[in-house]
Amino acid sequence: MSLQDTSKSSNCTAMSDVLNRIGDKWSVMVVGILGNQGTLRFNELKRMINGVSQRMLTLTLRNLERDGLVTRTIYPEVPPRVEYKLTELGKTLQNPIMALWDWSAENHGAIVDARAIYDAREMAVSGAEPRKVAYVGA
Amino acid sequence: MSLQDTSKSSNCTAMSDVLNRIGDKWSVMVVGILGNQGTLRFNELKRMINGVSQRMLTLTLRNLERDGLVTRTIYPEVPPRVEYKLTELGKTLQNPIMALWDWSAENHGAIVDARAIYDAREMAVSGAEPRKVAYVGA
DNA sequence: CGGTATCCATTTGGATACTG
DNA sequence: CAGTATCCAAATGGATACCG
Repeated sequence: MSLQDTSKSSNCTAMSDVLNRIGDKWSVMVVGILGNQGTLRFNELKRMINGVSQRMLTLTLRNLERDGLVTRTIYPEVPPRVEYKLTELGKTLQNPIMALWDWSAENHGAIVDARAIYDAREMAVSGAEPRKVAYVGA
Repeated sequence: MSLQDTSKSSNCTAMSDVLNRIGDKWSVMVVGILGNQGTLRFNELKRMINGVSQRMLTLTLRNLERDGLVTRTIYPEVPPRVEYKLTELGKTLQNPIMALWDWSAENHGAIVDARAIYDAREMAVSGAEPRKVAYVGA
């Protein structure tokens, strides 16, 4: 499976497999933030990722660790301290992730606008409510 | 919400919203392939995306259209012909997607290896019982 | 602090059948 | 050809409780 292949469709399998992990919302967040902040503890990450539950953050970090993208270091203290950071492989993922991140920040507005237009058109086509009534406008 | 903000964590909301759509496996496939091939019909896309069901491809394309990333052109013929291609906005997503795609092709092997090592270590820790593994038999 | 275990509602998505 | 509609199994993920 060559990267040089101009028809990227042949790499669907690898892409699909990778996307199952890193195409995940929380994974992207974790990689993006760890790449930016360097090293973070569990609850530091949790606080920085809006809306993530403890369960999901744990699962996400375990999977990233399993995939060799993040290292998990336990300090046998009381209370326990666990630190996460990107591996070398994880750091190479930084660039693609950041490109996506920047694109999101830059084009989120355009997407929201497009949705509004689409929805308005849909609404017009299907009729907001098939009211039997007569007065439109006014 | 400024892109220039060095602390990208402040853009979590936009990132999160965008990822809900384009972080989706099938969406990435469609954008990647359409970007490469230009214009494709429904069944051409379906054939090129390994494992996608008709239902999922339809839903994916509708969402991409709604988000202003893909245009859908219907030719009123018999049998019907419907063509999809990227919008200008969709084309700007090409670069981030391709970066991710290339990264996948390049590092998929490393991830598979990392998983094997991780799983082997887990197996040793938990006491090498051949627990009910998902890949046994068939 | 940094998890694990369990429950359970919601979402996802494949399979199948039908349509213009 | 390019969908839509329906059903239902499986995956997802939040809430909650407890543990080393």
